[in-house]
Amino acid sequence: MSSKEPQQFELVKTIGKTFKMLTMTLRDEMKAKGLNITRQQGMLLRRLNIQSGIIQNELAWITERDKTSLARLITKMEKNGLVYRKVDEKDKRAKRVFITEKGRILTEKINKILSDLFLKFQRGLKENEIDITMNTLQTIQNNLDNDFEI
Amino acid sequence: MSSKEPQQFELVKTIGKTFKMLTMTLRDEMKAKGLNITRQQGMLLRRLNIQSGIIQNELAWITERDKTSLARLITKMEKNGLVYRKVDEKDKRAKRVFITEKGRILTEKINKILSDLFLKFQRGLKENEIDITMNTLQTIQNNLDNDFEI
DNA sequence: AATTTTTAGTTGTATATGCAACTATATAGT
DNA sequence: ACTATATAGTTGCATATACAACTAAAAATT
Repeated sequence: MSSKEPQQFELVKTIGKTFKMLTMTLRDEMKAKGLNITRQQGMLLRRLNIQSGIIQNELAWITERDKTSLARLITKMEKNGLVYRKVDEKDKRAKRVFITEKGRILTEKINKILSDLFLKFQRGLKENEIDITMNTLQTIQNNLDNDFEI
Repeated sequence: MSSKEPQQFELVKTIGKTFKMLTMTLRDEMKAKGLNITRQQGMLLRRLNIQSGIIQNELAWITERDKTSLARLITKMEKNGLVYRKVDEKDKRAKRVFITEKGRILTEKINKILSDLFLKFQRGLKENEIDITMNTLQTIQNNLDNDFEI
């Protein structure tokens, strides 16, 4: 009964499915190219390539993860020689995370894969359409944010 | 160095962030309303409310999950009295999953939350913008699908 | 009909994630 | 200066997820 859904449900579903397909494709591409790293670790590495030395908690905030989740990712990456931790001089509670040379090399491979992927993925899209889409998604984000501020 | 990203990266990031915000909001809303269920179980329950009696493997395919992942979700929901399994008469390998009365009642509460949420979340969006966004996301999905068919 | 292959589901192992509780250090308030 | 509070990070526990290997049943092949 009632297999008809209100129309606004569709947009949410589509966003979710698109995201899922993006992440699956990326995972498969990285595996196919022999990159022995997960998507999440890869994206984190990309961030550290730009902001090496960032404080762990800040990194969690920026990447919108729980600090425990981030800590465990970092631990795995550290064991893999992609990053290393260093206690902050001024604040001995805090740890800074640095990317290693191995990490930088891997990042470049990831970036290559992403570039190729993103070229394909926007085939047939007009700039105008992308702008409107970005804008729509931004509006949704703002709307969701406002819910919390009430 | 090079903190500048190609523009097409932005769209992907925005899709990802929007999705993340959607799921976080939904999780918080369900918790706030006292629904003792995860987002994933909730969405699965909604599907089962429409297609009660579906074969497990089919359900995994539709919801785009690995069959092991789905099986474990179902097991938890079964323990919680939201669904039950029944071996198919004709094909004794297969199991059909049915929603319980308790499951149906919970589904209605979830649907109420979703309706309220989706009304807020599309504030200020014109129908036209939503259409273009849906279309853009659909194109991206098609582009990603084609990658595999090569 | 007997064998092989495919399919549905489960179990083992691994990753990513978040909440609660904890430790240690830093900051604020008195 | 001492105490209370806040913050950075870790550990324990739980969920969701996927791949590989397995069992059992069905379908296909010979």
